[in-house]
Amino acid sequence: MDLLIGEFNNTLDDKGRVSLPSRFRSILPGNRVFLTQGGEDCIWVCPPDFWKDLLQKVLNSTSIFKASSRVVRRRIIGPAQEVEIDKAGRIAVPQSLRDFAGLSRDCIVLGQLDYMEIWNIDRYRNYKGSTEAEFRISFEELGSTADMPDQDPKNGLDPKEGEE
Amino acid sequence: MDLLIGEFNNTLDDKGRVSLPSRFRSILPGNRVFLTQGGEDCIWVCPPDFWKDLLQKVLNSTSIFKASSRVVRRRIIGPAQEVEIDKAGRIAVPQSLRDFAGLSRDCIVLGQLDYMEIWNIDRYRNYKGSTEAEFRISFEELGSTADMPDQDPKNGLDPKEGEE
DNA sequence: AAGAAAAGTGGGAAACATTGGGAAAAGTTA
DNA sequence: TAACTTTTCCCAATGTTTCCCACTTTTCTT
Repeated sequence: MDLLIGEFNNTLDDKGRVSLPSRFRSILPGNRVFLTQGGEDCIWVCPPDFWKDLLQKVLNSTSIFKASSRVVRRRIIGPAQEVEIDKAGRIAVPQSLRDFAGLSRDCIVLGQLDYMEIWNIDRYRNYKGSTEAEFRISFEELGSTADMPDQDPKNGLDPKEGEE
Repeated sequence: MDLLIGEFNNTLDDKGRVSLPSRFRSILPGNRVFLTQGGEDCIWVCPPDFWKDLLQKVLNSTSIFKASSRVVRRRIIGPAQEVEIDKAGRIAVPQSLRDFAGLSRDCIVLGQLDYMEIWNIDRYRNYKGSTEAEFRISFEELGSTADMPDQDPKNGLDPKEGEE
């Protein structure tokens, strides 16, 4: 299952570089990713295909004639940069994006299935802390809008065999 | 019936490894599980199929364009990790999840039918203690919503075997 | 009850990941 | 053009994880 998951505590060095977790690297196609300002205070690190989709979605639903559209485009598309992953598995985060996300040294690299996020560790903790209550409510709601695997005992559990 | 049940008092060693109870291992398909931040302060240990269902459920009802969706994804999907069960039946719990659950040495591994939980033993006791009242109320309420096969003597009762 | 098997735990050594930093290359400024 | 800063490339040191084997305790069998 090739998905970007996991929370990694990496560091931005003096030259503005951050390691992408090696598990992520082994999943990424090629050695280029797109960075942009993400939701909240983080940087989104997008594999090319994901970036294309994101771009497409934004373009399809915005127009240069609308002020609100320009807001979105200037926030997501404008600040984006394509960067290369070096041989040690790091990317150099451009200054403008470092500023946006408040990156200094300790960072969190977070897998989000098909893209990644980079956070200043303090902002990340803050965010997690201040959204925990909201999470609990939303998670409860998930349980009522569809059937959880929870209540079906034979779900997925069979005696052994399934080696891979 | 092959269900994950039981409360086991295992230890996290210096390298961050915990034994999964052998009864659990014999039920799990394959030798990989997914770990993530669970409800409250524990780690959820999910067999692959259970994980897929959970993921599906979250993905189907969230979108990266919505802030509230990102809260849920960052709490459930982001921190998740796929780990392998080693030849001694242990899993290595990644640092980020150890931190989240406050795992140090004494842990509780808890069967939850189709998934497991790992708790810091003190937090577990605390949780059990502080939720006992709530349990009593909620359990009473079951009486009005769920029909028990109350009067059927041969239902599920075999005298033998206790946990540790 | 004794022996055998299974389960849980500990630890050494190799493999791997992350980080730091030197030196070359490229770009900027005066 | 020379001096300087920034970026890129590469190698090395450190720290962490993985793999494997062994010890101890518990459970099961005879």
